[in-house]
Amino acid sequence: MPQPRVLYWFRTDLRLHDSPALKAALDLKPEVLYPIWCWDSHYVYRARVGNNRWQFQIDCMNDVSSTITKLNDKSKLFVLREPAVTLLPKLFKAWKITHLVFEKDTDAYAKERDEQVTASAEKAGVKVIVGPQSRTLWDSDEVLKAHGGKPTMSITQLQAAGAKVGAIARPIETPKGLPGPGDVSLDFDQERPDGKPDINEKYRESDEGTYSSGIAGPESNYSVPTLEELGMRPATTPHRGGESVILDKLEKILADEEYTGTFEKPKTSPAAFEPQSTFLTSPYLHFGALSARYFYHRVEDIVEKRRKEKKAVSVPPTSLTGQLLFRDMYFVAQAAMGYSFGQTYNNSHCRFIPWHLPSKVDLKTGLITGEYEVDDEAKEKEFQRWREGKTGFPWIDAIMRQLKHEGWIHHLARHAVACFLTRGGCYISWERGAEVFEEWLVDHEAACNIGNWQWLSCTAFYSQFYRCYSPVAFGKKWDDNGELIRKYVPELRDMPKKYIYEPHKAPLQDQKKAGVVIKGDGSEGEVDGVPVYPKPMFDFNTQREICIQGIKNAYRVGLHGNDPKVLDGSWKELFSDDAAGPTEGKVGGPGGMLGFEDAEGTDGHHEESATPKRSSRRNVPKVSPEASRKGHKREHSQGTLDGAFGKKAKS
DNA sequence: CTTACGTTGGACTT
DNA sequence: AAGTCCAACGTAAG
Repeated sequence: MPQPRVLYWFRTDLRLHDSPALKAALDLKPEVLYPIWCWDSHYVYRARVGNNRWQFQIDCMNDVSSTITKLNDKSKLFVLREPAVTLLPKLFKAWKITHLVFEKDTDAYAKERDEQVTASAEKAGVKVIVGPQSRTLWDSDEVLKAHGGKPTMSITQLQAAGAKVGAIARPIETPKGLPGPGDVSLDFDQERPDGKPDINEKYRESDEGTYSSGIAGPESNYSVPTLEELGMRPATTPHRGGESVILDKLEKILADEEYTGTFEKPKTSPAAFEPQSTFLTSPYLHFGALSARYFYHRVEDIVEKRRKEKKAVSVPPTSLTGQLLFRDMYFVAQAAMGYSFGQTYNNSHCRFIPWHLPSKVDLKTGLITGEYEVDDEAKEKEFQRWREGKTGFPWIDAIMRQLKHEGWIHHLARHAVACFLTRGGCYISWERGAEVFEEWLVDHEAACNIGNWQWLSCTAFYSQFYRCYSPVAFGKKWDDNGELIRKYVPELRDMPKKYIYEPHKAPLQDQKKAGVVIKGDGSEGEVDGVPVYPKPMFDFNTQREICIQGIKNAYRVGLHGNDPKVLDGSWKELFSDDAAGPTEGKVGGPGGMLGFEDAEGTDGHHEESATPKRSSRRNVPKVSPEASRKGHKREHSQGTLDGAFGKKAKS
């Protein structure tokens, strides 16, 4: 019997340590092993991938490639510039492959791709071995099954379902050697995929870069691509990818047993930089440069040791391992819902809220198209100002600029800007924000990004919409002097501490002294050589009240993304004119113009305050009898829960 | 039915 | 630093 000729297909497992799929390949005792990475048309055309994340991935690929070469000097990571779906059937033949091995992936698009590839392999007589999913702690499909086929919507649900599945797998050994590849010449031409829809078109400088260098790259040696080759601008992120990078860093983290054992996420500062308050393991987890299970067990071993020594330890959900549990929770939810998890439309677990800038939907497929409806030009402008870090709220702008430039922001900083865009500020669809994060984050993980945006917008996972992040108070709590702002919004670098979070309140004299003018809407860079920083794009307290009333109303109406009324558009009938989407000037509820009048009233710079005074109309929806009854019932149980949402006592 | 709790709010008082 | 209130969500356990 001939020895196996194995194609090992690297995807989101760019590492050699703790890789059960790679072990499965090596267990075949192959005659040759081709470690490959190939283009993915979906990844290139239908997922937003900015230059920083590409660079991080390229780093990871280069690192894996050099590790492979260390284990076998004739081998490396062979990168082929054609999507797997068309490439692999031809490759099986050209390289006389007997086995295709890859790690399981539960991302919606990956499932689709892998089904196609598996079918074509079986047709070609190639045996497919799908290695255990190791991007997560448990196999997401198994947890889903243990949870009755329903998405895990809280961390306790995930823990309970995970416990039923069993213990989290211990890490396995790193291979000490690898078989070499055979002949790597090819006798077929490159096929370019149908590039539509290409939602990245506007982000690339040259559209041709992705495929123009031919199937084996510019030097015909299957090299790892460069950004230049991809037609992209150089990366600006200081964060560097690679398995060896993170394994070194991990040892430094773990060496501090007290830090590791007592880590509590809510106590880490979103404003810290150089160094950050957390260790940025997320991008390595995404690309598979770091195994989630390896990380988990290394941490858990330290926690166990400290327990035995009767030293303080932190526990989920705030501990380090708790952070990994949240990842699993989102993966299971995604595995349950597939594509619909990533959108409001047809999503059974996503509340329907009549956000501004809603996604356009392809009614044939039921999927969002990547485009959106501009229901209000003013809201589109707010969205663009949020995206570019020109909202006039320095805390928000600093975070958004850090995100754009470096591709990573602290988890709580993500909370701040996500709340601001959706339920606590602009009332713009969470799907718009998720797309920006998808493009810019180096650690973008579809399941986690989608889940967290739903969480922050109170459309799923979380519902306490009255707990709202202030763009001023929340930043001050962590960074009283505004160091993060001074770093990422340099035009405010010399603003006195007193005004750093609200520079529009600084008297002209102080602005002059600080070398900045506070005016306009962010369209001007400088005036007479003096940098300009914009005024706030709206009065936050007014806007906050509009959002809370709008969401309260939407909750009362009680639709989800898969409700027939959402699917056919008749949801509009359930929202009266002013409830359909609170626009500027409309304030619902008994609160009236809460907070509009500035209590301080001392600054003299309010003449252009974004929100004009208008008469407030009640935000009364047309409510179905059922929803009305439900709302009524709730009122009876009020008034007895003083302190119900006070902070949990911590030891 | 009631009560407790939920990854990480804000403003104010003591 | 800790406690209280604000206005009040869904879910699960009792």
